[in-house]
Amino acid sequence: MPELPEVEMTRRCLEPWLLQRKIARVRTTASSYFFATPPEQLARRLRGRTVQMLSRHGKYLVALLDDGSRLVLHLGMTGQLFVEQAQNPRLSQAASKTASTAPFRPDRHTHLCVEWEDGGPKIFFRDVRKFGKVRWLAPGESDPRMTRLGVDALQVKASDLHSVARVRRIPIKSLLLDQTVLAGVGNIYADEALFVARLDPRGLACRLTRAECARLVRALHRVLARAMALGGSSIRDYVNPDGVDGRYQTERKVYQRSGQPCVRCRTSIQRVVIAQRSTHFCPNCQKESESERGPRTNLRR
DNA sequence: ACCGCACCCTGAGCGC
DNA sequence: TGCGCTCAGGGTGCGG
Repeated sequence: MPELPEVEMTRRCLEPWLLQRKIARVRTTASSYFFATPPEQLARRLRGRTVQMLSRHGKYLVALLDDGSRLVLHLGMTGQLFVEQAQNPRLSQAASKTASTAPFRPDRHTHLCVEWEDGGPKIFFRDVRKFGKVRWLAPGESDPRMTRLGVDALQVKASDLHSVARVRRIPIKSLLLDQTVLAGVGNIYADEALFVARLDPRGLACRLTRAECARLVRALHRVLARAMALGGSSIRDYVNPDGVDGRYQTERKVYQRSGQPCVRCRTSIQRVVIAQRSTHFCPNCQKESESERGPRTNLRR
């Protein structure tokens, strides 16, 4: 599932293929949940436009067009955005074993195809489960979901996190996944960051001390930076727009490792469900917040 | 304020 | 081999 590192990698890979090129034609599949803007309207609005910038806000990608309108893309869980001439994206586990070098042909899951006037490599948006979204915004129009996004996970400071956390009586894991608090963090990196910060995902956000928030932010930055350096994680369907698998999954310490030994203490990694999401942690080295263990007894020196 | 659940969707993995 | 079932999972919206 694409989270901040995967979306940012996608942005960096894709941008050079988009900039200053005029859209000749947009092909889509039939109207569906995927199209927040109906496909016919989308095709009409995009024809003749030029992309001036591709930016990222949390897990959203935004293409700024020459008439001031914008194309908003969200990869959802299984979305793949890639260029035609790239190596073939992995279409499925089965396909990857056989036809991984064959040129890509749009299939029934390829919901968007952008063709350019200069005849350059096409851009494809493929999404098996259609949890992704594509929306066109008129100049000045805004998307309420994007407006409500919290501070980007790469930019967040310990003080930001602490001021939000202290008033929320929810598990820390839930707080990290809340896009209105922190934009870009998803299930994988939330679990990994909590492991690095040695914090129990079930602990209440309001119990986090300043020091713990600082530790968590450091862990988050470290984990996200490392993931980007390795080209993201290819846990399920992610491949970057050049068709290359990310390699971060080989560095996972807890995510989808339940039952396996903790890399620090060999305790069996546990899986619980928090906020309807599977959560993986080490019950031994991820401790609840200091302030949750009652008043400090440092009067006794 | 917070929780639980339904919904969107398809493929993987299971038991038979 | 193949059928039918269940489940996963990000984001959102709703009712409690």
